[in-house]
Amino acid sequence: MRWEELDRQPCSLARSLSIVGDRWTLLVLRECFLRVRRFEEFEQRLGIARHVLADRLKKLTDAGVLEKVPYRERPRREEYRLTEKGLDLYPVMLSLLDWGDKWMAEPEGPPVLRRHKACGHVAHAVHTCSECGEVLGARDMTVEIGPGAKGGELPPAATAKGNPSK
Amino acid sequence: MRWEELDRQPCSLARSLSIVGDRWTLLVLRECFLRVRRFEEFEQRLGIARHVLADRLKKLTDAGVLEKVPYRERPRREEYRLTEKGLDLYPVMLSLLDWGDKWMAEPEGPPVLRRHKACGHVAHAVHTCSECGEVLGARDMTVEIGPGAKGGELPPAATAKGNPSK
DNA sequence: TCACGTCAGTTCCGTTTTAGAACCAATGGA
DNA sequence: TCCATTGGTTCTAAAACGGAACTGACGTGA
Repeated sequence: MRWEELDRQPCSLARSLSIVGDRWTLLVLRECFLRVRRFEEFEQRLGIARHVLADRLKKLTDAGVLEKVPYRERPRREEYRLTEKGLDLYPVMLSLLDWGDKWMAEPEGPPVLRRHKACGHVAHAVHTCSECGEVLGARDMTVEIGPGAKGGELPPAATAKGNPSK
Repeated sequence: MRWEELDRQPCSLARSLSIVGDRWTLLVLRECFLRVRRFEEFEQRLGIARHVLADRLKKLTDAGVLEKVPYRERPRREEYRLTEKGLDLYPVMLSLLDWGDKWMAEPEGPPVLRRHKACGHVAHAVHTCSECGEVLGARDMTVEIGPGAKGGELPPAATAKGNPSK
């Protein structure tokens, strides 16, 4: 499979990865969530090659994840800001952060703690069902064909074994 | 920054990405969650080059995300299964899936629906605070230095503006 | 006015990574 | 013996990446 075909696959994971599934994009977005907005600042903080950065920012802008907002005229300068679509990637960042905290940290603990403003506790994210509120684990959901399936069918492995809970 | 340095950065996101942050790994893991376990099956379903697949499976096994389990002796054959560490990536998959459903789907809707076994509803994941249970949005948490920080400090952008809520 | 600095890129070149295809090795079966 | 199955490895060419230099529009200070 070629990389350019990914955004046309009938799979939301593949389509998401067509935007954030490369080496640098999520690190660029991490900086965005930390309120970094300017080209130079991305470059200095990430140590990314400039043309790769230019390419990622353009792709993210084209995809509607970032938008260019002018912050000075003469000379015209623009900064990159998260759109609503971009802000919506927060759960993805949070999931990766929590997984890294749990499985990739030093013995002493994670390098950065996140504190929930509302309740004041150091916290991580728990995934719950949007309908009943229960915690969602790895085998708590089944898959079925959706309206955008385009005459496709579910991958055999998803159905062959009845997708049993583990 | 070189790619091999990523797993030593004092950032859980960077460390997570050192494992799942490339073009193919999350697609391989998608298949794992769909109970695909054999080399040939991964190859056929993904259309991935065989040596790239071999490389990714080895890296995931070395990282403890997958394990090789023998399923036949003479000739010895092994299949790849998710470990606990691997199963713990489910929230990451779910976040990407939900984001793709919301922002990348066709007008008709997403290609695949997920139904919560326990309550029977088609559902998506909601991120909630592990301590107080409230829903977590993009600007609901502050960051602070953690025990594994190694004398580092928070990135300036995270503190410079007091990390205000938006 | 003229050198210098800032910001946001673009261009060039050499190294890595990837895609696609062919090849290899252990074993079992006809 | 020849073929099929499974799980890879090796080869070549194309694409992506890292690092450094260059460009261009403008401001500043001497």
